[in-house]
Amino acid sequence: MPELPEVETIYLGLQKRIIGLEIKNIKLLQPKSFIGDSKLLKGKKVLKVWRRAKILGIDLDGLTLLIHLKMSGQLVFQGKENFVGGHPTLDMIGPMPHKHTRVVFEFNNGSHLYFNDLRRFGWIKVIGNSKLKIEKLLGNLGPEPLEKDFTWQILRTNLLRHRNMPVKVVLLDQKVVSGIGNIYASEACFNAKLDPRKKVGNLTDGQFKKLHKGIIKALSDGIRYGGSTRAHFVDAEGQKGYFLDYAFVYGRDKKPCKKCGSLIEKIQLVGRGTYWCKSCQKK
DNA sequence: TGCCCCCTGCAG
DNA sequence: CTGCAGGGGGCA
Repeated sequence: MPELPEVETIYLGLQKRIIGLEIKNIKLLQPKSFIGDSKLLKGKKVLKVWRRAKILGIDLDGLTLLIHLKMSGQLVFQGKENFVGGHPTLDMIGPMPHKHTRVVFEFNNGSHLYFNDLRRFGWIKVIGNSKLKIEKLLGNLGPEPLEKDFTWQILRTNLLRHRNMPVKVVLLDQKVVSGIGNIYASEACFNAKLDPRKKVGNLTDGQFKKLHKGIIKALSDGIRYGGSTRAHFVDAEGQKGYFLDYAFVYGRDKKPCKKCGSLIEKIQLVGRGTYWCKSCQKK
């Protein structure tokens, strides 16, 4: 599910909640979702939370957890704060653990972090926290699109490794630029007024520049509105995100374009739904 | 580079 | 029932 804005939203929420807490116990309700020795985590304190691309990192003393939520993963924190008058405020997802809860972290102050994942594509990995090892695991990822060093020229160079493919398809390649998924790829093309089917090799420099801006706008808006909830996404507090209310094309099949009024179309590109406005977006 | 696979659930 | 859903790894 989550793309960069959703993972960023969870990261921001977790950071407020779990820094300094000590892991008292960990329960694996679905052993396949957890890679490594979970016993190593007992008694460890949470030092830092971070995000790289669509991956969340949690640094403990001497260890790091890497978490990928894939299509349907959720990481929800539940502490006293989520209860008002004895009732949980997590009505979006109901009481936990539940049917789709795969891993439960219990902290020393009685709070819990739940990893729910309906489709079971997601995972949590324990690794040693040597910088080298982490860099090796994350080393293939392309640039972070919201960092200053992500320039339109870098975007151009990386995209041009796939000159014969449709631009929207290449935006999904995590080695080209990291963190973009199916929602924000369509949105970025709309922002850039670019036909998602256009072959990368045929883009002009002007279009690479617009696409660079369009990517940053789509992802920043995603974060601003707390991410996109299509079906499963919730933040670390169990609340949904509202970006899709502000999206220009994603999920707006047959609805009027917010800029020009013509109907948004849905097509398939390499098997994935792609939304675009035929009159705003040109070759 | 393209296809299949990992899973479950829901809409048509 | 079929096809589709915020992802991506492994294989030819």
